[in-house]
Amino acid sequence: MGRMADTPDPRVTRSREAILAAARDLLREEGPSAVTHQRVAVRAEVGRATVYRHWPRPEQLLTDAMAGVRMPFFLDPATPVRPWLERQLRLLADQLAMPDVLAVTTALVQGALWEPEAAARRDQFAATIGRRLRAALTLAEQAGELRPAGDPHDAPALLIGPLLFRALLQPGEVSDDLIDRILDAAGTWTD
Amino acid sequence: MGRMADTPDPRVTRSREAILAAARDLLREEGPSAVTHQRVAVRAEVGRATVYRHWPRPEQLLTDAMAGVRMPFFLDPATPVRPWLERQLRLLADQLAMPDVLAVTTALVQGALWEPEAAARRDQFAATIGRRLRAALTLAEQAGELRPAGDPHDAPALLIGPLLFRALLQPGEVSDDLIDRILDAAGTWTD
DNA sequence: CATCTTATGAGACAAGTTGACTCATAAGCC
DNA sequence: GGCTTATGAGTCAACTTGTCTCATAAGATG
Repeated sequence: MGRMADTPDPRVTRSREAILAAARDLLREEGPSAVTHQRVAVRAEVGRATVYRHWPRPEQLLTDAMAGVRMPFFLDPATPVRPWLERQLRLLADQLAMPDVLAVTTALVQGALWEPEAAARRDQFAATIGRRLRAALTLAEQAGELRPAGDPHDAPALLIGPLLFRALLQPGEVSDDLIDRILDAAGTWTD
Repeated sequence: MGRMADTPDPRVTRSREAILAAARDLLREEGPSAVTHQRVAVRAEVGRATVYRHWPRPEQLLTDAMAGVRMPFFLDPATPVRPWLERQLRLLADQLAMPDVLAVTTALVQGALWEPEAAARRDQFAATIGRRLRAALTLAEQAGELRPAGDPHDAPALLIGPLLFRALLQPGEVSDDLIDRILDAAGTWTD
């Protein structure tokens, strides 16, 4: 019989990675509509049939390509929380200015409007970010740093929303002052 | 000779309006990629050649269809400014939840990443909104209602950003409390 | 009403894309 | 060295795109 199931064929992994890399490049450079079997195959220097073999449906390919762009936001909160949050928001602003993150974000938001699976991934993404953010704010509260204002459910919109606006509608430098004002919206910092 | 130049052929206007309406419907229901000559022609019950005649380039058709969705935000500020702004933000939140406004917004944001003309329209839209918003805040300041905080250039991001987040990433009810907290980020309201 | 102008719809057409298939080859495993 | 199988090249039908032609009829002009 053939190979063991747990040692993947190196030809397969080679093809898959080349295809995913090509799909990511095309998404970043020309948007979701450029991620077709044809163009990915040419870009990855791989037979068109090979792309069809691994990803029969184009959406799957796009989804997997998007999943390859990591977005590690608001992980591992540390005290004092406010400077940590400042760094995180700065990181988020910088990341949101990068072409690949921007491409994934808009593709996700766009797709979510018409494809239920994309909407599910968007919701999960928002939920994850929201969870982490609330964890950080809870930590700040427990450390006596912050007296939170209003519904914690609104925290992601208040803290991330302005940076989203700057990334999507008004590209440009995000000043330290803006980040300060964003943080002030989280509640009263007793410091 | 033929007709006067200033009285447009009713056949032309009829075709154009049917085509634009069909393009808007398709954009709202299935996204920008559905706005093709073929599909628009079928939907508008018009010959395919007619669509090509009026809009040789597909982007132009999409652009004109998007322009048909009005987005009259932050017009005609009134004192007292804070309640007026509350109403405006509520209106904006409601509008951003509507499928056609959402479709136009994401299409604009998406397109701006790869098409310079779309980027130009996005910048102009952001500039218009920003101008109106700053005018309202200036009015509030002159009326002694508000002591603005920080750079006025950041006001759109702080006030609109959270609602954009709620529209694009975290759909759901926007509470009055959230709108209050957003407005508090504009500065100190002396009232 | 008669006549001219011209926008329209139907259709033809080449070029390109999509998705599914076959098959010889060679890469990788034993 | 021999076996398995992923790959690339290619074929094929169905469809889409962009361009064109032409008969028709809607609308303007007298």
